[in-house]
Amino acid sequence: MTLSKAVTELKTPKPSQSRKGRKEETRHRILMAALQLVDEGRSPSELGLREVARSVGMAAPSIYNHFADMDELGIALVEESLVRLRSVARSARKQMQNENLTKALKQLLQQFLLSINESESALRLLIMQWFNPNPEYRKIIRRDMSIMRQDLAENMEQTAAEKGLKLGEFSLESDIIFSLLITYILNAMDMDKAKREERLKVLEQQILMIVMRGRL
Amino acid sequence: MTLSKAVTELKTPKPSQSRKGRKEETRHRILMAALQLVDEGRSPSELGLREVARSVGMAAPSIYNHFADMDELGIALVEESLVRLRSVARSARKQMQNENLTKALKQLLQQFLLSINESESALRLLIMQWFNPNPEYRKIIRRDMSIMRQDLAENMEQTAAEKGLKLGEFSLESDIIFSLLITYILNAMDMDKAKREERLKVLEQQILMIVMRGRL
DNA sequence: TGTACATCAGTGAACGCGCGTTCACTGATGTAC
DNA sequence: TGTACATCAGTGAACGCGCGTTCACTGATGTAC
Repeated sequence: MTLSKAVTELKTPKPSQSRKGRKEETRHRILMAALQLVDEGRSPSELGLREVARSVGMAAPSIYNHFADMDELGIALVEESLVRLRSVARSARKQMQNENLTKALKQLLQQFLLSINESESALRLLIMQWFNPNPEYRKIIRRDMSIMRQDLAENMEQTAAEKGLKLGEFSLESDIIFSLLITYILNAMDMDKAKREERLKVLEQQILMIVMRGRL
Repeated sequence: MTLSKAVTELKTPKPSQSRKGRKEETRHRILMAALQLVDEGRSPSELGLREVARSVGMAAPSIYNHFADMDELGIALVEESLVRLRSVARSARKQMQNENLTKALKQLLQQFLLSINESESALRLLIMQWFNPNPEYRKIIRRDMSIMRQDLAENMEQTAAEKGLKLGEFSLESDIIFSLLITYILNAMDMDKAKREERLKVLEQQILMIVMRGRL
C-alpha cells in the first residue's frame, strides 16, 4: 500500500468502489443535500447551484461533473423523489391482508400517514414541481402518478376478488379514492402531525363510504 | 379647457376619475399584465419586475408607485385571482335550479368547465402559489378554499332540502366532491379542451355515485 | 377665471448582488507495460 | 512490482447577466386664493 492510498482512505471513510462508485456516491450526496434544503423550507425553484454545493460541502463548479446543468439536477431530484414514493406505495400494498375490511383499511391508512411523514420533503418537491413550467418535469410526474393510480385500481380489484366481492367496474371508485389521497396529501403539507392524524379519520370515513357503496 | 388638458385626454382615452382613479386603473393594468404573462406560460415565481413593467408598457420603477415590493405584487395577484374565482363560484351556484338532479348536475358541470377555461390563468397562478414557501400566500389561498368548500356544503344541503331528500350529515359527501373538483382542476391544467370535456364525464359519474348513495 | 404652489405618477440612470456557467489547473486514481 | 502516462472528480477565479431596488428629477394634475 502506497502512502497516497493510505492518505486517501483516511480522507474518505467509505472507500466503496473506487472512482466510478465514488462518483455515484457523490452524485447521491448532492441529491440528498438538495432534498434536505427542500425539507428546510426552500422551494425547489429557489434551489441555487451554490446553495446546494455549499450544503453538500463542495465547490460550486464540481456539480457540473455530475449534472450538465441545473435543470438536469432538478429532473434528477424529481426522479429520486418518485423512486422513494413508489417504494413507499409498494410496501403499503403488502399491508392489505386478512382481517376484516374496515380494520385492514385503518391499518393501511396508518401506514400511509407514516409514509407521508417520512417522505415529506420528497412530497413537497413533487407537489411544487407538478406545475413547473418546464413540461419535462410535469411529464415525468404525471406518468408516475398515472402508474400509481393504476396500481391502486388493480390492488383494489384484487382485494375485492379475494374477499369474494363482485368484480369489475372498480375504476370509478378507485379513481375517487386516488383523488381523496392526493387532496389529503396536499392539505396535510400545512398541518402538524396531530392535525394530520385527526384528518386521517375523516379520510377513513370517506373511503369507507366509497368502498361500502356496493355492500349496503 | 387648457392645452395641457386636451393633450392629456388624447394620450389617455379613458379619463375616468382623474389621478386617484387613474392610479387605481394603472394598478389594475399591472395586475392584468402579470396575469397575462402567467397565461403565456411564465410561472408566477419567475415573474420579474421588469418583465411585468415591459408587458404593461411602463418603466420598471413605476411599479413601486403601486406596490411596495415584488411580494406585495405577488400577494395582490393571488387576491385578484381569488376574487375572480369566487365570482365564478357564485354564478355557478344559481345554475342549480329545478329539473331533475342528474340534469341539473350535468348543466352545473358544463358551467364549471366553462369557468375553468375562462379563468385558466388565475387557476394556474393559484395552484403554483398554493405551496409558495412564503406562508402569507398559502394562508390566503387556504382561507378562500375553505370558504368555497363550506359554500359547496351549504349549497348541497340546501338543494337536498328543496328536493325533499333527507337532511344533515352531508359534510362527508360534499368534502369528497370538493376533493374531486380540486383534482379535476389540477389534472385539467395539462389537457386541451377536448380532453377536459371527455374527463368531465368521468367526474360527472363520480359525483353521481356520491350523491346517489343515499337514494339507491 | 387666472396664478402660484403642492402633490405625486412616472422616468432614466445607477447601485450592489447573486445567479449559472466557463476555464485552466491540480492531484489522486486507474491503466499499460 | 515499479514506472510512465491517461483519466477525471474537484477547485478557485472570473465571466456576463438580469435581478430588485434607490434616487433625483420631470411634468401633468389638483388645490388654494
